[in-house]
Amino acid sequence: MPVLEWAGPGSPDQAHLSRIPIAFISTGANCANKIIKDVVAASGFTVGKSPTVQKDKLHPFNLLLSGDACIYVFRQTPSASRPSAVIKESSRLSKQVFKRPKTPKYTYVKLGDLKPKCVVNVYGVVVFFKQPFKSRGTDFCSTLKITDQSNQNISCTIFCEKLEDHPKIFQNGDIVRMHRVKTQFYNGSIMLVNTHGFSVVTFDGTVGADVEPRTSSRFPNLEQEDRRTVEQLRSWAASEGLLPAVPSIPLSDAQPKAYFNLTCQLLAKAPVDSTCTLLRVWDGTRCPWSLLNVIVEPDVMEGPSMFSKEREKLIANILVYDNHAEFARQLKPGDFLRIYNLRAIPGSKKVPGLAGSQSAEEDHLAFHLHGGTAYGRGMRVLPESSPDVQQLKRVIEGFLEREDEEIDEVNDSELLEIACTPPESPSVEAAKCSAERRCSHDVQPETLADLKQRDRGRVHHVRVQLSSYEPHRLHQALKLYCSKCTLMQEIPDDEVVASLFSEASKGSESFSPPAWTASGSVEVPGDSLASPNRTLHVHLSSQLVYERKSRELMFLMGSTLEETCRLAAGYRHIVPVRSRGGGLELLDLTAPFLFRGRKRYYGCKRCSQPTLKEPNVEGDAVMDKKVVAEALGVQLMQSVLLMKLELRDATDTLEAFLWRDAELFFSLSPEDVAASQEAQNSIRFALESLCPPGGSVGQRPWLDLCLVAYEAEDDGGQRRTCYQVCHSTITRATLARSDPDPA
DNA sequence: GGTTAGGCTTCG
Repeated sequence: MPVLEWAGPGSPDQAHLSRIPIAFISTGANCANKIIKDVVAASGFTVGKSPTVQKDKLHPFNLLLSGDACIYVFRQTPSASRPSAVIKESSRLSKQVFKRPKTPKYTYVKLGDLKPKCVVNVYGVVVFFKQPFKSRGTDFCSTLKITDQSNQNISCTIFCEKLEDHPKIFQNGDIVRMHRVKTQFYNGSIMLVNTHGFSVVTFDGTVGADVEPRTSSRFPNLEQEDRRTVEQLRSWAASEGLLPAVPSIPLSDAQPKAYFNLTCQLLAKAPVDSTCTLLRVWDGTRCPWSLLNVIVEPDVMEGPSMFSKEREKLIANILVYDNHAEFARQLKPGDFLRIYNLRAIPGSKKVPGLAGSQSAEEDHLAFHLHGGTAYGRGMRVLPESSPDVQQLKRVIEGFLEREDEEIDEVNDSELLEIACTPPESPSVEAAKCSAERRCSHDVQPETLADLKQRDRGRVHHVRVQLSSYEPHRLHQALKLYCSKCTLMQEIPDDEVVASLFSEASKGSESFSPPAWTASGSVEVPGDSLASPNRTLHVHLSSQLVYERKSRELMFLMGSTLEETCRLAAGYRHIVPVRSRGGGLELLDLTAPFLFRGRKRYYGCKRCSQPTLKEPNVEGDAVMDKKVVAEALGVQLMQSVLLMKLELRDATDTLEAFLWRDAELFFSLSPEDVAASQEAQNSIRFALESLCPPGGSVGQRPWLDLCLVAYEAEDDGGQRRTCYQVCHSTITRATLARSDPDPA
């Protein structure tokens, strides 16, 4: 029975809860003696009719424990208004409340000893599995087969409505621990199906690996005994050769006609038709076969619609069909994936969707994830913590570093004004990029000379080349913009932000957290053996904890910038706070006030009036950056891209800004650009295509642009006409090139 | 109170 200690005076509506009896039906659940004097809140319980109401005349309802339930203890301490006392009390209490019984709660039946029609707990090594798939009923269904030292292979079928309640199996050899499965006979052998109160925990099957539970339960019950069992199963499985030598095959080893598992990162995706989705993935290795070329409209592509030439050589286009296309909808670029039973098809002739008429070259390899779940066909997102993802990231980072060096070399040579046009400049290839208008203005194109002489309107259409752009370093083009007061400022660099964090964590004044928060702590793993784990103070919204959404929002104290970024992977929204004047407050607004994944959000110093209020997420309202900003009195600043383009045609040159429609122009949001190296590379690549360094004028593509003219004051206070590129977007003839030149 | 699936490639 998980019990979370709760400090602080706030409490949810207790009126009816306090009178409903709680039935502890979980084995060994025995904490009633510890909480009897406190007010408790229960979550994750099922409300059921009391079968004994006629006899005992007590409350007509019971709370029944099912699966991952929590009891929250509200310690009504008289010193609650005195902050330092609360903290002391809570640390003493947490030791007390988290204490577990010494004897193991669960007994496990060996797979050779299963009897029909029993509810049991079992351990097993996975020898076959399917990722959860939608059944014809209400649930997702997982199919797996497990074995143990008794050498019985037992099929298991798990039905759960929620994906997170299913076993998190990454590969054969993984070890599962299942509680409350029932045995039944099917086709002459015994099998297992989940039943009420079912829970499952999965472990890596590698001998010597950490015994890290994979589970959606926040408090998996893990005893020393469990570790022993896992380790015994691991070494037994190793001796039986049950763990595959490699979890998956890299793209460099993909063989025509073969089915294989692939561990990769999703870079971009696009729907192709109603039954097919394109996934653009890479794993840092290069497939020796030329890869299938798939053409998709840039505006349906989620993620960058183009990559550098070097990167394109490593990207595989995977077509996923039917049920997998449906699953692919929830994937996001950047996700790490394992794709099971992927098929490499040689010489595929036809490509669906837009490219239906395009015939692929003979020696191409196409990757297909066919419909259905035969042979475990499917895919899943792997967590960043998984060793296979860590390995993948090392390979990918190696490539990105080399790519960065190459791009820097190009830029440096340009800075030195070395005019060189090598006979095989990569820019010739890249010149497939162009730009076109997406506006509906009824305006005839005009020359730049005409436009300057006869400035007759606000909107102009021009056909021009890009002769230069500023700034060349993309991070200098990224700004923060306040739409309320139109303040535009630089994004502070990490050193500045890091020093604000370290400043804020100095000294620990006593303080009382707001009444609506629940206080606790979070452990931040150290990034090496030398830096140990650190425990940091956090404050959560009681309401969210009560609704079991505690990962939605966290107010974090005393962290470094780096720790905050690391924690941001596990929490939806992190707001760094500091203690000051007896209370909590936000950090200086030069620092991001909110971390969300890899994204950071800043507040306008002029327009914000920071306070610490509870975000309002009642009912179905979804917590997002706006809700958080509003609660904190912060005027959210937008990320924007601001560039100055020099345009030319045969008649004249013209300076134009790219700002308001920069997102449309690059098909990338500035917010994504700020958070993603890939998006930055994609923009860099696009600009170099439009304006090749060292390239001649003749190589530069012609761009159809829409320009909007407006009056603005320059630095000297003079009013003058400015131009902005609007309603225009970069296009590219082919997105995924096929490479006829295998390495 | 209780369905669904019950491995076993391949349309694209």
